[in-house]
Amino acid sequence: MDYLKSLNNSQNEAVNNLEGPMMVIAGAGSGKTRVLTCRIANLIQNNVDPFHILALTFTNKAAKEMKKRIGEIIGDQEARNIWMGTFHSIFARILRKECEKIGYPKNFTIYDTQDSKSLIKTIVKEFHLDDKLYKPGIVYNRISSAKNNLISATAYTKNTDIIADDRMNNRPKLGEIYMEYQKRCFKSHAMDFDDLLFKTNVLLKDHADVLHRYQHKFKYILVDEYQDTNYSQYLIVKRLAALNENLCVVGDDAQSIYAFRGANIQNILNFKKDYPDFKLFKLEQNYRSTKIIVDAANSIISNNTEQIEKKVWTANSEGDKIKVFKAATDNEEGKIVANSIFDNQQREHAKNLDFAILYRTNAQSRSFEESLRKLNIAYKIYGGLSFYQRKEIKDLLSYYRLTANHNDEEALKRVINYPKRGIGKTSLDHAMVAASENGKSLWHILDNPGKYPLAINNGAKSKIKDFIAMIKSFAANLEKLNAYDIAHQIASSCGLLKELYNDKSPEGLSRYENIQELLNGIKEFSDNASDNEVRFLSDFLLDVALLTDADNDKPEDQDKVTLMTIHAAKGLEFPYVYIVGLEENLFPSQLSLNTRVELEEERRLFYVAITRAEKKAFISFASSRYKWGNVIQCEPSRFIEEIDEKYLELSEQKSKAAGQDLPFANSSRFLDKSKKTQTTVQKPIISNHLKKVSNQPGASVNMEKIAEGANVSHARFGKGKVIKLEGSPPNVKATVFFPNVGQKQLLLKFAKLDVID
DNA sequence: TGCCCGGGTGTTTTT
DNA sequence: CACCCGGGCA
Repeated sequence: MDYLKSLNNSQNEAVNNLEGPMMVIAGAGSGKTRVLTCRIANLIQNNVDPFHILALTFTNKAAKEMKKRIGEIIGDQEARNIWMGTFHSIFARILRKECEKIGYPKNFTIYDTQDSKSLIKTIVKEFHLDDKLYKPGIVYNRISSAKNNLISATAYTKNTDIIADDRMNNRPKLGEIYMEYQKRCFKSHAMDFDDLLFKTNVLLKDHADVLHRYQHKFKYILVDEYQDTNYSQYLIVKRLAALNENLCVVGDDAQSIYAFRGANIQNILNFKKDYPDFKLFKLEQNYRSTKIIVDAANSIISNNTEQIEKKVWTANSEGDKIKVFKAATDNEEGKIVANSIFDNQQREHAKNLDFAILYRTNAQSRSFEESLRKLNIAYKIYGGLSFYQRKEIKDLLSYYRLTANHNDEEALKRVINYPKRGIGKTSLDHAMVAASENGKSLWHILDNPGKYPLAINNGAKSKIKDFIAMIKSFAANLEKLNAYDIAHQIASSCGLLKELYNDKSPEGLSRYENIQELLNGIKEFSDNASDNEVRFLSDFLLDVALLTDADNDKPEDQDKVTLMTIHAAKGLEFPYVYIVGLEENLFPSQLSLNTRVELEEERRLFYVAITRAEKKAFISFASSRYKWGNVIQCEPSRFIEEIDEKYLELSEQKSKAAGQDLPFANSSRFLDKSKKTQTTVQKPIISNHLKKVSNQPGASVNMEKIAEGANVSHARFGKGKVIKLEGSPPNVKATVFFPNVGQKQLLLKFAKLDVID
C-alpha cells in the first residue's frame, strides 16, 4: 500500500495499530492529520466497514478536508460512508433520530448563541432582576459551563458549592434562571449547543438499547484534537467506546486553547486511568517549519509547567530568524505588516494565500485591512460577524425554523412583525404573559385565540391570524417540496425578499445579495442529495445551525491574505505568518493575568500561533493603540522575552512619526521586570474625563450665542439655520433647518451645535 | 406603534 | 469608536 510508505516510523506504528485504546500525542506540524487519514484508510483496507467508523473532529472544515483525503486513498464512495464530523453535528444527527426517547419532538430547533442570549435576556427581565448584574453573556457562560460538566438545572440549584459561589458573586438567582431557561428551551422544542452534548449523554445513559445500538455501530472511534474536549464530550466517547474499546485519540496538550469554554486538558492526562493498557504513540518530528521556528516555539512552551514530556524537532533547514517589528501605533503596525507582506511577495514570488495575519482579538483586524487595501493586496477576514449571524440571514432562517417548528419562540419573536405587519410589542407582551401563565408555547397561545383571549384590539388579532395561517401554509409543503423549493417559496411569500428588494441603499443591496447567496447555498444543498434521496428543509436547518464561516470558502477567495484570530487558525498552516499585537494586556489578555493556569493557556495560544508558520514567522507590537476611542500606551508582551534571543531579529522600522522613540533594545528587552505588572491606563482615564466635562449639559459657551436666525453646524446634519427657539434654560429646544437633511428639533443641552459666523 | 436621539457600555477566544 | 438600548416624541 503506497500511502503507508511515505510515513516515518512512529507514524507507521500508529497507523498500523488498528485495535484497542490508543493515544497519539502529536506535536505541531508532525503529520497528525496524515496519521488520522491513513489510519482510517488502513482500517477500511483491513475490511472494516466505513459505516462502523466514527471520527470526531473539532471543526466541520477539518472533517471535510479529512474526508477528501481519505477519498483520495480509498475512493469517495467508501469515504462518504464514514461518520465524520464535529461532536455537535454528529450527535445532532443522532438526536434527530432518537430524541423522542428523551421527550423531544424530531423537529427540534437548535438555538445558536444569539438565540440563547436573547432568551436569557427575556427571562432576566421577567424575573425583574438587575440586568447589569445578570448580563446575558455572563449567565450564558455560567449555564454553558454547568452543562459541559453535566450539571443539570436541578442539580445546579441543589449544589451547595455552586450556591455559595453564586452568592459570593452576588448572583444568587442564577440557578432559577437556569431552571427557567431549560423550561423555556424545552417549551420551544429547542436545544442549545451544549444541550446537543448534554442530551446525548442523557440518551446514552438512560436508554441502554440506544447505547448498545451505537456501540455496535461505532466499532472504531477516533477523536481529533482530544486536548480540547470537555467533560461532556469525554463521557460520550467513553460510553460509546466501552464495548469495543477501539478508541484512538489524537491531540497535543501544548495546543490546548479552549479551556475557557470547558475543554479539559485532564482528559488527555487521565486517559491511562480509563484504559490502563492503552498504547501511546508520540509524533515528534515536525515537517512543517524551519528549525528556527520549531526551536523558538519550544523555548516558548518550556515556560509552562504542566505538559507532557516530548521533544519536537525537525530535519528541515535552519531558515530565517523571526523578525520582530516595533510600531509606534496600531495603524503603523498595520502599515509595517502590509509593507512586509508586499516585500516578501516581490522578493520571494509568494502569493497572497501564502500569508496569514494572526491576532488575539477580532477587533484588531482593522488597521491591517486598511493597510492591505491601500497596497491593493487582496485579503479575507475570518470570524467576526459570520454570514449566518447577519440580521437578514437570521431573519429568513427564522421563517424556516418557525415553519419547521412552530414552537420556536426565538424565531417567532424575530419575524412575527418583520416585515412590519402591525403586530406590535404590546400585543406580543400580552401573549407572552398568557403563554407563561398557561405553560404553553407562544405559538399555541396565538393559534388558539378562543381558548386564551388576549386583551388586544381586533386589528392585531386578525393580523396574527393571517400570520399563523401563512406559516401553516408553508408548513404544509415541508415534506412535499425539497429544501430549495420551499425555501424559495417562503422567502418570496413572507414579504422579506420584497422588503429588502425595495431598499436600494448600498447596505440594502448587500442584504439582498446575502439572501440570494443563502438561497444558492440551499440550492446546492438540495442538489447534492444522492440518488433517490430528497433533502428537506428540516435537513438543511440541522446543518446550518452548526455551520461557521470557515465552512463557507468560496472559489474567489482563493488567493487572499488570511486574517483571523489565533484560535481560528488552529490546524492551519501558512508559509508566512505574522503574529501581531504582542503587547501586555492584549496578548496575554488582561483577563488571563490573574492565574497561572490562564496565563499558561495564553502561552499555548502563542505556541499555536508561531507553529502555524512554515517558512517565516514575524512578530509585531505597537507602543500605543486605540481602545474605545482613546489612545493607550502599551508595553511589549512578556512572550517576546520568553523566546530565546538567538532566534530573533529585532527590526526597528523607521517612521517619520516615531522618530523620538527610545532605541528598541532599551525599551522592550532587558526591561525592569518589576515594572511589567503595572498597567498603563492613566492617560485614557484622564482624556475620557476631560471629554465628559466638555460635554456637560449647559456647559457649552455656544448656547448663549444661539439665537433665532443663527447659522449653526451639527456633527451629523451639517450646516443649518435656527428657525425657532422655545422653552427656558436649560431645556431650550431649537428648530433648525438643515439643507441636507431637512428640519430637525434639537434640545440645546444635548445637541452639539456650533455657531458659525 | 415606531422612529430617532443620545447615553451607556464594552473586547478574549467559538461549536 | 461602535453598537445597543431605552426614553421621548410624532
